[in-house]
Amino acid sequence: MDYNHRAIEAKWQDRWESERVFNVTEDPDKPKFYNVSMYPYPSGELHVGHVRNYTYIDLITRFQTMRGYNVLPPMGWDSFGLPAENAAIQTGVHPRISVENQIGRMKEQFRRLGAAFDWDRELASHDPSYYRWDQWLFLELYERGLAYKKEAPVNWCPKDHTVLANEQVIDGACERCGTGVEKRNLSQWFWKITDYADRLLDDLDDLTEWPERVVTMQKNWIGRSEGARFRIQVAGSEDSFEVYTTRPDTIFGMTFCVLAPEHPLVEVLMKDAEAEAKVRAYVAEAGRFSEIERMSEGEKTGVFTGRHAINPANGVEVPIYVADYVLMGYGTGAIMAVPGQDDRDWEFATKYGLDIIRTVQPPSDWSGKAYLGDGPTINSGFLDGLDMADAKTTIIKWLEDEGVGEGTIQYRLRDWLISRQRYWGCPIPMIDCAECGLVPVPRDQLPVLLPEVDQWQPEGRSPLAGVESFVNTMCPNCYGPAQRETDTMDTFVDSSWYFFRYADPKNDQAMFDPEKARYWMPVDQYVGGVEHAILHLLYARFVTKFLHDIGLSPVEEPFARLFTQGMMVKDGAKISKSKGNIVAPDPYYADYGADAMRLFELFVGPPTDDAVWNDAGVPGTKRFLDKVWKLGTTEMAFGNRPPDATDREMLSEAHRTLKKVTEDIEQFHFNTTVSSLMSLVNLLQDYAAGPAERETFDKVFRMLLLMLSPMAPHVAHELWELRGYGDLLATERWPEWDDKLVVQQRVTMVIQVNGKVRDRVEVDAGITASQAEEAALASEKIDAWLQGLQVTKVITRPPSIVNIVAG
RNA sequence: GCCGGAGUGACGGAAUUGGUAGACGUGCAGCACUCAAAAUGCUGUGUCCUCUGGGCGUGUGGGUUCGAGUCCCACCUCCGGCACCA
Repeated sequence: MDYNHRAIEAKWQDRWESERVFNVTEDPDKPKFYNVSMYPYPSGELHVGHVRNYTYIDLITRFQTMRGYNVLPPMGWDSFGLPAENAAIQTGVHPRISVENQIGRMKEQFRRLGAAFDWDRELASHDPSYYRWDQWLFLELYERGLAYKKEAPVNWCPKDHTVLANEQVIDGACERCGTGVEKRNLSQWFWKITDYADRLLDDLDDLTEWPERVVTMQKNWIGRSEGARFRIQVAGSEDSFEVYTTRPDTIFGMTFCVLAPEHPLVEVLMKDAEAEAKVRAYVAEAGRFSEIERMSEGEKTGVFTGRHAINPANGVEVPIYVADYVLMGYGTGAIMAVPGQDDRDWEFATKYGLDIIRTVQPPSDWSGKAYLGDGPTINSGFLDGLDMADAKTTIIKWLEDEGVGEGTIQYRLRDWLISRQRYWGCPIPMIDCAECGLVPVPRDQLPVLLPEVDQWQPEGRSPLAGVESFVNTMCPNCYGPAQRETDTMDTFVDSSWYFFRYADPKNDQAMFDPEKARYWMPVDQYVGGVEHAILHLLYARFVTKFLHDIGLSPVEEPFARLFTQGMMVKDGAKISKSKGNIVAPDPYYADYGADAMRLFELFVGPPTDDAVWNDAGVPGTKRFLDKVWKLGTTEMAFGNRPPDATDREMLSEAHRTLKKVTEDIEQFHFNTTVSSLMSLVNLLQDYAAGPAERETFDKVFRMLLLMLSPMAPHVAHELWELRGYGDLLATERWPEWDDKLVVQQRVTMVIQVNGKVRDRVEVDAGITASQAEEAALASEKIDAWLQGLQVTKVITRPPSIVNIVAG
């Protein structure tokens, strides 16, 4: 008989809530477990992809609670930013209203999932009591020189009408809408994450509980490279420019230099030069290209400036080119070109007929083109004969002695551009005064409230710039008239520290109490999508390090253990609102119940992998739960007899399952956890059909419910109560397995002849090697296979296998 | 191009990290119950053959080993990340 999931699920959701089972406070006597899932943006459409994520988190919460930890499972809302604003633009409803409605809807969906969250600690980033501390953080950074405003070529999305961070440009297109990104020169706020580049890189080695691939992605993103910087003199002038190279050892092979089109020296060099018109045209052309076109590796183009540079190593004069394959944003925006040892320089030199000098001896079978490998240095004066490493250290020392350059480390990471020309975000707490310049808003005037407006559509400048009551203010310094900064902050600012706020969500005196953070931090388990491997996780690490440096955070790394789950896929695409292939959980809650839904999400495949949504899945796991229900509620005729070997085997099976389930949960192998329980139930069903013994059945069923509790909590609770095992399953202790029972007494041993399975026999688990061999040779089937053969060797691995080698 | 990860039945996926390949589930087929269907239960389900038995089988080709899905070498395909970063 099927159980009434609607009534049961509602009943237990009420009880967990009214008895505040998952609301926690700091308890120094209990070990803590801080369990956080990446807070969602309130789209209003919780779908089966989200449900997968929150089922995992909920399973951990319930499991660790049963293991005796003081578990904090908070939940909040990433409610500022483009997704929420774009949704609001579509519907015409104010973002605040729509976001708050959607939060209500999603909370209800979480409730119906049976998700255990400590709702007392709920937070939302659009709440002034939250974003006030974004502003406070901004001021702390500003005062330490880590927030600065500067005019820079920035990524501009023409569709979303906003600037994007480097991290938000994917293949030259806007991360959100896919529109090609343009370059614009704008005055913008940056956070100086590059000051932390070395620490962000080095500390990755300590994150042993992070997926290796996320660590690798962050390493690549930070992109540390070692090389040298040195100054190059322009021939016949006082001007000079600096270049960066990872191959200073090839300096004698420099046959030309290249400046990026945006390099400030270009303007100086071409003044009154013969080539001025040509160079000017080229620079203008390069500026018109979008990021996509600029980055696509087409044929290289460039133009000779008519000027020459002097190689500091040997005084040779080489031509200076302007070419857009050199990027202003990396290194110094200028390079020494060594076509003999660099593919790009080779291509350029070949096209424009420039000299090529090899400074590293290629192998004899080298077919041509640039040689990037190691080898003895040639054509290089005092470096000749040295290998690459020695040549590098020698030339760097020489550059330093001569005072023209130095060994240096270069990062690919750029400073974090946080300004956004959008309405729905946290206002930047700065004031521009004609007399005093940029003045921070005094802390006692925080928060700078986001004004309520009717026009929030983006139009190229921040919508706030049109709100006079907001813009016009008084300078806190000289009390003269002044204007507020009208850009808002990147949403990733909000999400870079919210996990600290959960520890102390209502504090109106400070961002959070360091003592509370000391208890809860670091996050013991962080769960989210791999799409945040770079953006969010890097920013959160940066901000945590900063908060540590100013004495607020007890830790330098926020997330001790990270789990990145795969996406839920349907019709070949990630399930998402923008793809229009949303599968909502509600019909499944209604028809099969949250427990069946949860179980399918766990069972669908390895949590790290993408999983394909399958409509037949939830009915399947419901079938399993009905089986458990039937087993737990049907009156059975127990045999009136003492326990025997069959009962021992049943109990032994349960303990083996317990061991496997416990270990699988710890390792996030949830799919096999579910299949183990299914196997146990199948066996228990067979057992119950035979002359079952009451006490054994009860022991096993109790264990089954305890194990099922974190996965399908509602039905497990109901059966727990019905069978009179106790009151509230959620706070019961996770059982311990008995090692004596885990061991099997009788096992099947495989007998092979020349590596092929020829027979199987039942043997005692404690069998010795010689007994195993004896048993194998005693088999009639084996005897038949050995007819006419000479046994040369017998390999025994008791009690699992015996392999007889014969020829 | 560079750096990761993965290729196992009709499908999702298991396999003490070198020891029974295909657990568990879905689907499919047959049987039972039913007037019938659904639901439920039972049985079967990698492939081929001369079928109480046996051959072959984990992307391809080689290798190591008593024994390879698992280790080594070469290759193919797919997915993810980075990429004119000097």
